[in-house]
Amino acid sequence: MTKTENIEAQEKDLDHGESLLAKLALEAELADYSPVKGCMVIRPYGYAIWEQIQSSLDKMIKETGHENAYFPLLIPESFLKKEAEHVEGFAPECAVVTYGGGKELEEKLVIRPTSETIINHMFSKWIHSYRDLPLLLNQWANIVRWEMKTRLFLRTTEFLWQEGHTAHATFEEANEETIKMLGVYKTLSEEYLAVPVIDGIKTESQRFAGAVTTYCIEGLMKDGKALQMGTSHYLGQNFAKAFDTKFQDQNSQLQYVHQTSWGVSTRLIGAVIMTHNDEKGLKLPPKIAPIQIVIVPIYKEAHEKDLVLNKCKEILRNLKSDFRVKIDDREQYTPGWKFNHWEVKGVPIRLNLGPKDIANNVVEVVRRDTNQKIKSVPQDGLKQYLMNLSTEIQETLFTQAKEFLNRNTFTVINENEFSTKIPSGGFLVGFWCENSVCEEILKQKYKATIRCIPFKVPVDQMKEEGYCIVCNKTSKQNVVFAKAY
RNA sequence: CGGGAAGUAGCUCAACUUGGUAGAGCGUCCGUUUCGGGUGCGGAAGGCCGCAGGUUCAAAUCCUGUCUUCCCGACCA
Repeated sequence: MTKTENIEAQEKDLDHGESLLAKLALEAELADYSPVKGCMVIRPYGYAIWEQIQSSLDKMIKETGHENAYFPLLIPESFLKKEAEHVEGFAPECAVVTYGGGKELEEKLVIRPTSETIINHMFSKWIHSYRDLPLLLNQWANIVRWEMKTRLFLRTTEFLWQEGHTAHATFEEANEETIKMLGVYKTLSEEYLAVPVIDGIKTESQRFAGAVTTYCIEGLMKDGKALQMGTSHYLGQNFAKAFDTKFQDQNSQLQYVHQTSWGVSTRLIGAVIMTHNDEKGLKLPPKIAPIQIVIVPIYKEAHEKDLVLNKCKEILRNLKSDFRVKIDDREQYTPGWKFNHWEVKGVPIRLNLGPKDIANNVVEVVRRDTNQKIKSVPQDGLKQYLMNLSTEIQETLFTQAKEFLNRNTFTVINENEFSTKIPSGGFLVGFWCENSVCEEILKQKYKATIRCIPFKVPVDQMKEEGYCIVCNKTSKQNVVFAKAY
């Protein structure tokens, strides 16, 4: 076994995946534990990553015609109960406020696990005519879902997310919206986070409580486990019927609206951590890195200090308009220490600048994605050089992750093959008879689930028809199985 | 929520078995030396031993409860 394979084998060890995540997140100062179980503090560097993701996504959400709004944290308990499947799905994970103002409340208030109910309540007030449609809203919010088992960023009791909620006149329009927003998520994940995903449809058992169809994007983490990174739901008229959200169409007929909801959360940060890292620490994609370039000044003598720092500042001024760039001019740390520090934090590009470089009118450039050190990059044209490099790093991180995903996506033709492959992780693609019993068997026996019915089967040369890997019935349905977070 | 482990200085841990007022390394601070991959040396500061009870003349140490974290299982973005 070569060294690389060995590392990958270790990384794929499912037992180590979790502690690796915590180690990376804590060491890079992204987050810290709170005194309350399952809650975490997002530290400034971690929050800055979230802000980058937020601003990119917020822009895309607005470009697709949505407006931001804010709905309250507390929801009357009765609202949750209006949609049968919804209450059944969420009741176990709801936190409920029973006291306020020093006395027991007449009606308990649920801390939102998601906002479909309160939003429908308002929609039913706001929507009267087809002229009010489509109604396209989004909110950035925190939500609470009580969790048994928690993991930094991947599963916490409280987390930050964005939830889009839309109402449309027709199924076609709503369904189109659902797929469009899933596409936005895919773009965000692949082009910004550099995390490749498989997009598809959830099976009935994995569907959002209250939805007609749930679409999702699924990523594959370095430890071989799948991660649901975003979902987009076609809600049909389920909530509209529960909340009486109706409109008059062009023919003066009263109709229930067709709705969608879609969300991604701070879990995306977990996905980045678990996709881009090495033994040194994080590797942040340039597009979401809070600091894209760090400049480390190197000097010995006092007279060199001014020379070097002035040159660093000059370079900073030059780069500032196009990069999030910082000079680490702290005196108490040596350059070597700083190199390690910024590698742990995943800064994509580092510039080392000392007297020798200044004499030769060059800088030393170190890229985090490959750890490659490029000596003697001319200072003339540096900005353009770094813009190209930044693009290249973004692409390389994606390519590395994509190759990992491809390398760990296998076809399986029967349960025996499934059972030998599933322990080492990865996506397994095989036929499924569409019976939830077979799905449940795999879950019980192997703790693996159907991640999705992919839009596009992620392996080449897959047959059109085969046999369900569990019951052996003829099937035309290829699905993606995996152990998941 | 069941099974296992852990919680002592900012961090990693020792001391606990056999109760007697707490120790190392790293980090921090001061000085000096260094600075192109976690500098070297000298000095100093820093702890209600997770929290709450109990046993005892005396508790980090024994007992009970509780909270948090980690690992393994049942539910979930």
